[in-house]
Amino acid sequence: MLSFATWNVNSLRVRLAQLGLWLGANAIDVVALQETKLSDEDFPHAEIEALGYRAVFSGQRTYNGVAILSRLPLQATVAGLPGYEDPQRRVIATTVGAIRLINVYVPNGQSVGSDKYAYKLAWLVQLERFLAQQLSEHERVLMVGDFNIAPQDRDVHDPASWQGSVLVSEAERAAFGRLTDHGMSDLFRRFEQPGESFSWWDYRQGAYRRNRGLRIDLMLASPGLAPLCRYCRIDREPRTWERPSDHAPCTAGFDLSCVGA
DNA sequence: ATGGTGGGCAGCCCA
Repeated sequence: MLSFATWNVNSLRVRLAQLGLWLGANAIDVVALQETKLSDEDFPHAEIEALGYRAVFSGQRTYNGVAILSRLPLQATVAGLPGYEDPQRRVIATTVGAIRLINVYVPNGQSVGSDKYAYKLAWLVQLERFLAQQLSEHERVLMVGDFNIAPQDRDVHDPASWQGSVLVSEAERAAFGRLTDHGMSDLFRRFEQPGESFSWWDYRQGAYRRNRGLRIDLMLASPGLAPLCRYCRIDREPRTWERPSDHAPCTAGFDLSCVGA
C-alpha cells in the first residue's frame, strides 16, 4: 500500500514540528503541502531530510507556495502551469513510481465578483488545460490539494448561509465540474464517510469546536487510478493540536500491486 | 454586529 496525503499547513515554518509528528505517526509515503509561505532559499532541507523525506517545491515569500515530500524517488518535476505566466506559486507536479501527482493550491477568490475571484476562475481554466495534457501522457494521475471549492452542499456545514458565496458559487463548482468531467474521481466520496466531514474550519468564533467547516481539501484520481484506491479519509487530529493549521490533512492509500509498483 | 483569528512582515495584506 502506498499512502498519499495533502495538507494546507498555513506556513511550513510554523508547522514543521507538527508535520514531523504527523508523518511519523501515520506512515505517510508522499505528502503534498500548500501555503508553505517560504521562498525556495528558505526551504528547510535538513529538517525534511531528517524526517526521512526528499522534497520538491515551488515557493515564494509570505504567500502561497507548494511542496511535495516523498520517501520514494521523484521524477519529471514541473512547477507552475506551463504556458501560463503566474507569479503566484500554486502548482507542482511530479512522478512517484506509477503515479503522476499534481499538487495544487487553487486561489481563494476572496469574494464573488472581486478581481481575485476573476483570477480564480481564469486560473481554473488553465488548470483544466494542464490536467488534460497530463491525462494524455499519464494513465494514473492523482491531483490533490486545497481546491478552495466545496464540491457539493454536503461539503458545507450550513449550505443555506453559504449559498452563492465564494468557495461554493455556481461558477466555481462548474469549474470544478470541468475537472471531474475528465474522469477525475473525488476519492473521499468513493467510501463510506462520517456525516459532516470537513477539512477546513475558520480560526474565528470557535468554528472548529462547533464543526462549522467546509470540505475543500480534495484528492482526485483518474480512471486508471481511482479503482486502486483502498481508503480516503480526513484526519482531524492535527486540527485539535495547539496552534494548528486551519486545515486538516487528507490521506489516501493505493494498492499498486497490479501495476508492479 | 461587515466583526472575529492567525501567519507574515512591518501597518497592512491575505486567508
